[in-house]
Amino acid sequence: MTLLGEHPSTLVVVPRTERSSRRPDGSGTPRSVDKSRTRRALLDGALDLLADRTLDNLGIREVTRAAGVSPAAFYRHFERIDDLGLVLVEEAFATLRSLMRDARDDVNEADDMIKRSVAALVRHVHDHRDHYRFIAREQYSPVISVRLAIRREIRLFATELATDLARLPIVNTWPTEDLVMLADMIVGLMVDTSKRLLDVIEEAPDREPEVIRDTERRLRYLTNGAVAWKPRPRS
Amino acid sequence: MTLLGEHPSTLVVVPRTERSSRRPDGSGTPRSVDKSRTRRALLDGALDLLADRTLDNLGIREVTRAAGVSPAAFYRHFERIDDLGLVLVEEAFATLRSLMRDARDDVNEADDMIKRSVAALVRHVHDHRDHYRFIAREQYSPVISVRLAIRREIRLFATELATDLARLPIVNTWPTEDLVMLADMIVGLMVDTSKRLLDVIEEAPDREPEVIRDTERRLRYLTNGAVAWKPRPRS
DNA sequence: TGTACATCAGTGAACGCGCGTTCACTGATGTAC
DNA sequence: TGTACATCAGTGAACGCGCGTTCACTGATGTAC
Repeated sequence: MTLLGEHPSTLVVVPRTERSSRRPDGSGTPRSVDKSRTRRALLDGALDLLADRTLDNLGIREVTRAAGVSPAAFYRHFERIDDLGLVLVEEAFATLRSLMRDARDDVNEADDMIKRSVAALVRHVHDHRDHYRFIAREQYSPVISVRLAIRREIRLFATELATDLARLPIVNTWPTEDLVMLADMIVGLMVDTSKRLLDVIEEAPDREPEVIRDTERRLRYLTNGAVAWKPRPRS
Repeated sequence: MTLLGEHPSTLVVVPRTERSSRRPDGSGTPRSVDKSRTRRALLDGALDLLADRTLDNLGIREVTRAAGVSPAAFYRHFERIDDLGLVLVEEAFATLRSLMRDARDDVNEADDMIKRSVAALVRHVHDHRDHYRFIAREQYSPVISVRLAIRREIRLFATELATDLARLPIVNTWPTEDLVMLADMIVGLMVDTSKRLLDVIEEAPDREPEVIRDTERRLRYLTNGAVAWKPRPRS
């Protein structure tokens, strides 16, 4: 993982001459397919490298090497490394959105909802570690465009959650401002949890259940808190 | 700030010949003083560079340049850049601890406590922006020693807060586990707030009061939540 | 269907540059007598 | 107090290296007729 030159060969792009082998109907692989395949290899190689590196510190030559392609090829796909980073942000949040859809299409009763939501998050973090780590690490990236993109996506995410919350008892009488506050806190907890999960997965897998239980309790604390909360009067 | 070679001249170490000017009593500057002065210049220069750079990506030559010293001089003080990073973590948390002391030596009544705590945090973030940004950015640093040090300090911080909370009404009957949970959530809110403050200070200073009000409300939500919470029975 | 030309993804060599690290050195401070 | 030697923080030159970027190129795919 961290040592030199041991990237999975699946990432390596087939040399051009092989790639252009004839298809059954006698025609070659369409140029656009070749191109997007290389693009994928660059993105995958970069995400892989970002497991123990910062976007700030990611080299074009490294990425092309991981993708099995010449350094100059990079410029056929991206102008700068930042642009590649932005695409990774998009892809990572597409993943996250699918988490939300999964969690939403299920539930009714409160406690069950908590357990199921946390379980869904845990599953997603496991399945998309690279994406979650990338987001966690770059949330305060010195690469401005990437930092802003992540922040915007998280804010959007909280807004969506707020509209979901608006359907639940008790909080459905709250003004928007209070709903957004609660949603923000829940999203904050989720972000925090995904970071703790990443740590635990890599360093002490046996403590994962502990993190899960703790997250459920915190989420319950937050939702219970709604009972004691006096929302601002609607303005 | 971000362009080349415009670091404040205060950071530049006086050349050796000047530095060793005789003291009133005729003796020279003690060697240890010279040494620790250079060390400071290296640390300050590094922290300054880290405003728009990652520790992962911080060059020894850059740091010595910012400190006004030759590249080789670095090795008289640190073995690797990571070691310098660890010292910065220590110093940043010394700052944070002083925040906590300030906030603690004040208070009694609940709502007042909330406002005063938040105000203390806001003041500290203003006064020590570099430290807070460094901590925020390196919390998920690929530099393992630094990441672990930050995490350890935050955990310690939460533990201290938990013992403080144990003196307040309602929660003083809770078992440790629940106290720690609440403390963790409060610390999480504080960390999150300091990040938001940094963003706001640099990008939209006029929105700072908004962040402050919002933080106070969240903190109130968390403390109010204690009323509705049924702690686990003591085991 | 076949031919001639245009397009363009990927190549590989070349460049100048700043990096980390090493080394023998210098000269002020520290110390032993 | 004075002298001779040891220490050691900082120097500056040197090294080999990998970087980002450019360029003319190649050869398969795409297109016009």
